[in-house]
Amino acid sequence: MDPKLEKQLNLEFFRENGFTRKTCASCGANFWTLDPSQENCGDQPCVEYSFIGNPLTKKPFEVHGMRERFLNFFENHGHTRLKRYPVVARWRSDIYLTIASIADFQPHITSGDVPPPANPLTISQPCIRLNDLSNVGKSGRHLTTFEMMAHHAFNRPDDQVYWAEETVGYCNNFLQKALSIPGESISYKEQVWAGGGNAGPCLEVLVGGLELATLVFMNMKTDPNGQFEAKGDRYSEMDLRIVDTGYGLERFVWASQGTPTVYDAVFPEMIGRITAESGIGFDPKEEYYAKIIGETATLAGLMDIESAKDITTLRKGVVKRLAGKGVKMDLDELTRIMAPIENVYALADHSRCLAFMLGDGIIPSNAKAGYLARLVIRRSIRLMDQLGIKSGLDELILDHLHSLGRGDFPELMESQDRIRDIIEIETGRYSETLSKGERLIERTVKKSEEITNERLIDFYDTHGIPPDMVSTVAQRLGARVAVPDNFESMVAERHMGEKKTEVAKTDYGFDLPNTRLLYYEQPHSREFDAVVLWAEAFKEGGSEEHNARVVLDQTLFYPEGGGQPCDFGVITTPQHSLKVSDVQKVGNTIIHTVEGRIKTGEMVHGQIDWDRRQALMRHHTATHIVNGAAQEVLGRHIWQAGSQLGVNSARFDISHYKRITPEELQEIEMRANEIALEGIPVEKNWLERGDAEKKYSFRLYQGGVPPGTQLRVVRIPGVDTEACAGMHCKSTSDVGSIRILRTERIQDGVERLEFAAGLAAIELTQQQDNYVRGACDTLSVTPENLPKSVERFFEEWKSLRKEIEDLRAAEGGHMTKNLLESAEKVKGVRIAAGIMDWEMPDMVRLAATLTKEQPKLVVILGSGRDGGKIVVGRSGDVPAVHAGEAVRAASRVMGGGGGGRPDMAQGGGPEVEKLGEAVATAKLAVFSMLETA
RNA sequence: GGGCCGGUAGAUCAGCUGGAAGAUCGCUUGCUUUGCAAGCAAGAGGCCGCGAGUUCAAAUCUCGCCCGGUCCA
Repeated sequence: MDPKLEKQLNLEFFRENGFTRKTCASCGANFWTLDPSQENCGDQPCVEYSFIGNPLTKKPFEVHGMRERFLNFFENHGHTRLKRYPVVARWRSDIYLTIASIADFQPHITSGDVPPPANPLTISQPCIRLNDLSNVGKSGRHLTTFEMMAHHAFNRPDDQVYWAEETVGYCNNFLQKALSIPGESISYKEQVWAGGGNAGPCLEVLVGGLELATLVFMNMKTDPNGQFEAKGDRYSEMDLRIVDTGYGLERFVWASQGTPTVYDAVFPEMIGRITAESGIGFDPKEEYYAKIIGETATLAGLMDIESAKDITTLRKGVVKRLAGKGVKMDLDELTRIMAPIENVYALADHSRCLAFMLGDGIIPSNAKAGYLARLVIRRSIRLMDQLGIKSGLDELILDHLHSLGRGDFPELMESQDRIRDIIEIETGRYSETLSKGERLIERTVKKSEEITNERLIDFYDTHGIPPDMVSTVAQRLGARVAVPDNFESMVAERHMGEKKTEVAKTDYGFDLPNTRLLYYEQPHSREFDAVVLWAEAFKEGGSEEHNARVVLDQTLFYPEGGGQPCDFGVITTPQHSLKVSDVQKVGNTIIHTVEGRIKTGEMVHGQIDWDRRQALMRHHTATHIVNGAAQEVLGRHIWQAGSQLGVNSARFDISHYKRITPEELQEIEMRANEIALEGIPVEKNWLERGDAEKKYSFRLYQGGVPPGTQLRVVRIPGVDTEACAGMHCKSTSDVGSIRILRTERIQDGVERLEFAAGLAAIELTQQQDNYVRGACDTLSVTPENLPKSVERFFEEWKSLRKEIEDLRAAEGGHMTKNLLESAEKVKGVRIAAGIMDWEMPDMVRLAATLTKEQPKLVVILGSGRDGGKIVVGRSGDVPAVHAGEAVRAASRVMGGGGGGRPDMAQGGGPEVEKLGEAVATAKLAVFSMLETA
């Protein structure tokens, strides 16, 4: 550890309160303790848990009580309590799930661009981490969902709140005074924390062998030339110093109860329910079982469990430990007890995770956050199958939802019906996948009998079939399958070669003066005067057509952003009129790209392409209207998942767990047009971010989270409210009509609506009219009869096609006679040749029928349809003749080629006029083959 | 966002080194049987997802699109 960082952890607080700094005899880390005789740092794996069966606090706490104790403590010490953020990190583009309390404030608050909602603040933030998914249930301490309790302070150079001394003071008081944990059992271990481009020294708070909290003093940012070194990277100091703490609520509860695992402490009712329904035949709360589970958790605490091999090592260790404590048990018996109970724990955890995920509005999908939800759903269903639980997964989730919603998170309750719906759909989909998988395994086993590792990975990676299922099904069919221990890493390896694309950033390389944004002040003005503050210098010899970037003191030109393309138009200098071809926003500066020469200091006149702007505004306002209409029709789980405006149409992606039916689509379209007709004024206001969030919740952030302390809120009362920087109409009626073109499924759980508004909608309708009229003209029917007529024509076409086939067969019958009569005989073989006007398949059919029925026969048929065609077939008893060879020779005559099997071949060529010659050539070829045989 | 797989009869799938569109179940009709289950026989049912390209010839090869599945971040 960098000595400069170590120094920052050498706190007055420790010295004044009798702490000694020691070095761990086991791992060498430095730590602070009140117990001078302590040798080890107090962390895993240097010491083992001491609290199981021996609670840290006198009084056991439940989740609610512990959370309140914490938040109250910090409220009483000057912190403002914040409501939790959703577990879906909608305000982040780099992560899908909220993985820590600090994630709530990244990136804009931690970067200093936006002031914190309160300072200092305290929060208990539900977090979801799926990185240790396979450990959940087995380790006794891993959870997919946990609450990170925290107190944060954001220190600016001009506004210092508190730093390390106070932080440790608060923490220590909370532990010793609020929870009455004896001081001697608390250790503070010195560490370095780094992540997401920031770093800082930190203290791990260890009690009873368990890491209960981490106190991070985030004061550095990545900098290749920085003077600090942390975890192999260089960092330098930042202006903003952030106290980032994290207290594991569930761990506190666990330690206060001293139960065998964290699960027993956090959701005992759910464990009770699952145990009862699963019929595993014993109660894990009984002393005998509790002891075994506790020993397992204790030992698991000392190691990382990553593969099936680790589990075996763990079990063997537990057998030994139990023996040491007088409990005799072999490996098999231990596995028989632990395997099902681990599944119970995992299921109890996963269903709680889903209560948060689905309650906060994640829609299962094959991509992004939705995929993570599906992953957990499928794991849960598999666990339920293994445990033999009959009730639906939704019931377990709703159980959690009710107990969470009753007390601490009432907002979760709204989603009950949707969760039932989603789980039903997902369960059906999964069983569909599995039964498809089963058939696939059966087919594979039938074919090859051996299931290689390669196949096994393929089954999982391509078809989603878990390896244990492959082996079950395969064994039933008598094939042997070995699932390798490192299966999961083998799957991971397959994905190694995939690379990510990175977006390049443009570097303007100069200090940008701010631009006054006239388009907000006068959203309906089309012309303006301005001064050129900066214009890109011309290169020597640059032509007049050279594109130059220009910054004005003020502008009406709207830059590209938030899915809205930029304005076009003209900037007129005293000398020239220059087309504006691109407008971008960088910081608070608008950069125009003009086609031509412009000078700094010039007075210019700007004029925007109003038709374009108006079309874009209509589509933008229409997007908000359609969003509102979709939420009304489909439900409140609808979130914008992206949008792109255009002049002629716009597209708008929404989260939804089912395909949108044509009826729903028409309802949305109708509702959107009603809203337009109502002529609701579109309000645009700048609000303090915190106020806006309080007033309109995270629903504001439909299109991502904009930076800045002030938010521009675009509100259509009763319809939709969003943080949006774009240009909008004055009233919904200015949008004109809205036509939804179509829906498209971008990915599972995301539907794309494509629509047109204003004149574009009319143009679109007219274009569709043209399509219909064209079709109607061809068929000479009226539009209302079009569907019926098309169907009739199609049916007729099909039956005619059949009729022709039948006729050909009949015609072939008549032709047979002539063909056979005119046949020439060579060495006892009849050679029948003829020219007709048939399609290739019909000729093939005739040739096949004849040669099958008649012995000693060669049939040569020619046709002039679509170029010259030729078919040669022969009976099975004329092996000397190779039909393919004959056809090849004949079709070469017509400038083409051909081939086929020895008994049946076809070919042709473009030169139809040589058809007769070709047939003659085929005949000759057959003759010579018979002669030489 | 990326990788992989698939779309053929009502269902499940074969055919895919280019060369006659198939199997099983289901359906219809007939026979057998006291009835059912079943058995036997005959038959109906296919723009081989859509569009382009290569070719004498495409379900099959190439490209684009649409639809579905699945894994990963």
